[in-house]
Amino acid sequence: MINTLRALLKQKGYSLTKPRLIVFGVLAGKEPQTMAEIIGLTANKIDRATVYRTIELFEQAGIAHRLNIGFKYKIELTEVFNGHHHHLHCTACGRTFPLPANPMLETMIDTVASKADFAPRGHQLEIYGLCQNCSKPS
Amino acid sequence: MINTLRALLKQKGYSLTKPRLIVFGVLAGKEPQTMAEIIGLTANKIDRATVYRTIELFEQAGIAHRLNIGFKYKIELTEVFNGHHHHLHCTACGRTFPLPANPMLETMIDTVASKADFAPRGHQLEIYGLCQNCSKPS
DNA sequence: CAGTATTTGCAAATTTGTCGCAATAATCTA
DNA sequence: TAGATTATTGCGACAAATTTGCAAATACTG
Ligand SMILES: [Mn+2]
Ligand SMILES: [Mn+2]
Ligand SMILES: [Zn+2]
Ligand SMILES: [Zn+2]
Repeated sequence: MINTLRALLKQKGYSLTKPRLIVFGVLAGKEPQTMAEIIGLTANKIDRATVYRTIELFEQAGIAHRLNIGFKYKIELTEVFNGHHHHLHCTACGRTFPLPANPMLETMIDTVASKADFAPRGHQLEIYGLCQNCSKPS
Repeated sequence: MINTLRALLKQKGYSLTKPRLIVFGVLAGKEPQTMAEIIGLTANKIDRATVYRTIELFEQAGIAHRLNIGFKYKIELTEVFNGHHHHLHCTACGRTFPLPANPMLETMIDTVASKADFAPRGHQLEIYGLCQNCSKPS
């Protein structure tokens, strides 16, 4: 994991610094996080400006990417680390759950795009609704 | 169209005001717009704060919703007005093309979500790649 | 049309994101 | 491993985006 991080950084000529490791640590193995969350979780260690710069750099290096979710966007590590997946966003509690990619669905998405004379290279699917917990009868 | 707008507003107890009609007019039958664009197009008629309040209210009333295009978000009328569709984003020329919803794909998306114990209420699919024009051999 | 509740504009505040620059930390080579 | 060379950070000041309180204006009801 850290080796992949180091490799992706090196590929772009970026160095592996302490702040970058800290931000990576905040993202690894967690739900996608808002900027405010990342800034909050690192507040005593890294300056806000550095967090913004780090996330932008992570995006350019293919280490992290942003999910646009309704009002806020959230950051997560790319599929290099997490595998390709989609997201379920609970409109009640605000949590974001990963939805492992289904090969048949993936194929269909590419097919639909191709039939519209479009050459698909990637996609993002965000599903909104109620998570198991929030749809329980009260 | 205006009748639908009026109905959706009334359903929530909101009134049909001049500023709301103006914002609706800016969105109707156009490409999704950024906040900056909407604010710009209405600058001489409506205050910025009112635009923000109107868009939020439109979202709550199911009149408009935020669309996730790369870094900035854009606003478009909901499927009540536009029909349900997805988007093809050309990474070469930057254009956004509507992709009419395919019933089989829609079903599969709901199914996949349900199987993950999630109650789907809507979704957003953004496909990135090359449009017909940009994938032509040069 | 008057009465009542909602909505607007305005100005100020807050929140979010950006920038320049001197100090610091990482990398590279010997 | 030290020293030279770059890249990166923190800080503080900015700039942009969004929110808020409140008095005045507007829409809705009957
Ligand atoms: Mn994810
Ligand atoms: Mn659209
Ligand atoms: Zn939930
Ligand atoms: Zn194109």
